[in-house]
Amino acid sequence: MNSERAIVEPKAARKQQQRSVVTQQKLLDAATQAFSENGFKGTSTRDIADRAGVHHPLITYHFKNKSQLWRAAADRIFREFNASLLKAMDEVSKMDPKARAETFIRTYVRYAFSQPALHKIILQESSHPSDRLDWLVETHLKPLYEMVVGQLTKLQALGVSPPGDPALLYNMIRVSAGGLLALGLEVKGTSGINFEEEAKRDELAEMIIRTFLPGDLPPRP
Amino acid sequence: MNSERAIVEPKAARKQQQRSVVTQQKLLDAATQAFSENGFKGTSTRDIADRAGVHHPLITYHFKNKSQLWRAAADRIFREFNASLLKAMDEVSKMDPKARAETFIRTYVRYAFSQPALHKIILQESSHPSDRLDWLVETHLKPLYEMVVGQLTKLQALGVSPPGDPALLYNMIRVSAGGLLALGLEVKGTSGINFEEEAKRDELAEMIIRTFLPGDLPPRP
DNA sequence: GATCTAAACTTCCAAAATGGACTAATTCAC
DNA sequence: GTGAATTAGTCCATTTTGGAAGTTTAGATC
Repeated sequence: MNSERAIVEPKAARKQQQRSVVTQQKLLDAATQAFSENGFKGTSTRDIADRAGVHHPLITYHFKNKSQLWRAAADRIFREFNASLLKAMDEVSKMDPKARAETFIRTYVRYAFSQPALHKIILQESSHPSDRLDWLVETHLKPLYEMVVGQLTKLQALGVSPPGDPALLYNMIRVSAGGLLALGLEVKGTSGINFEEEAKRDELAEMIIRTFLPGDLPPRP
Repeated sequence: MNSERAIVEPKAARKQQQRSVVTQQKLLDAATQAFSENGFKGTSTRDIADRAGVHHPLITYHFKNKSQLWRAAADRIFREFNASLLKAMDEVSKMDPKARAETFIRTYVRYAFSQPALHKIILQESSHPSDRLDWLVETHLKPLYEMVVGQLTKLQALGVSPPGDPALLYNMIRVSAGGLLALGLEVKGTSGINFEEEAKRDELAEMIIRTFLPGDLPPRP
């Protein structure tokens, strides 16, 4: 067995074809959409293939099975999200802590709206224990939390944010931003708020800032 | 036809049997649980019947079909929720607006924890348009919103709550309470917060109060 | 309390959907 | 051109679905 592998391996691996990349992207887009709407169990691979406009056995070919497709789709959207946040935070690294926090919140709101599937997937997967949730937490959610909670603690010490467990505060901010946008349909129906309007989203971001960062920075000594 | 009916109708309708009530309750409990975990599409009637420990054709017998069972389950849990809130608000009707709002928030948090399925169902159904979401909004969510938003506007006028669109504020409070508790699994994994501990839930309620009702009431003239 | 009958339940079935395997055809990189 | 990469087309074992048809249970009536 090993000797066979040794002979086969050195053969130059042929480069991935362009059309395969396109197919994979179409499948990832469709999967992200479908999983965010109906959850993992509620989504069939045929539905995903139909949305993507490809034959369903291609899912097996490109992603092995439904679970791996879910992971690939989630990984892509969460990677992009965390990268966007990191980039935005990097651009304001020289500013004071409160201004940085404001940028974080505005960026968070903006991305949460542009990729509603991301928070919908969190909501879907949090509904019961699963390997997917464990993976999501360890791979993407916890790192972001770790990155932010220290800053938040600092803001509390400066009297900008209300006192109390910073982890609670972080989660309240997070759901007020991403959660509300993910619930957009219900919020629209219940209270008439339409997050399709950019002004409403800006209003949300500013209200989050006003509510969770109400204090002013103390004067420099 | 009518004459036949006229003869048949007066025949005394036999009373519903006790065992049927039990079966229906078991099915409603199981359905609430299952739908909250896997959503409407992701839940099979057989899964519900298994959880309830009854044969699955009984779902057809008692509730006609999956949709009606969903509606019956949702209706029950949302009715109880709104009734609990109304009762709590009635008991403090003599108190001042801020104290009433605090009671509302504490009650909201307490119930949201005791019935996690309720908010999970909201999250599940908000993920895409459906008749179920429309019904939920019109029947249960909008009435509650209408009841509360006026009080909230008053609190803003009194300087207790931060200014801005009261509808936004209402939704932020709502997701900070019910949403966070529904996301309990994820919150626990990401930030270590355990809402199974009563102290943590109390802390959440108090932090919501501190954050969204930060001002004091103006002195009586 | 025996009997009758509607209510409640059980057993079964056929159509459809599901995740996935397997082979043949085609397209494209080399 | 050639052969690996990719796609198309079929197939299968399970699960899910709604419902038909028959059986048991318990309330009503006498």
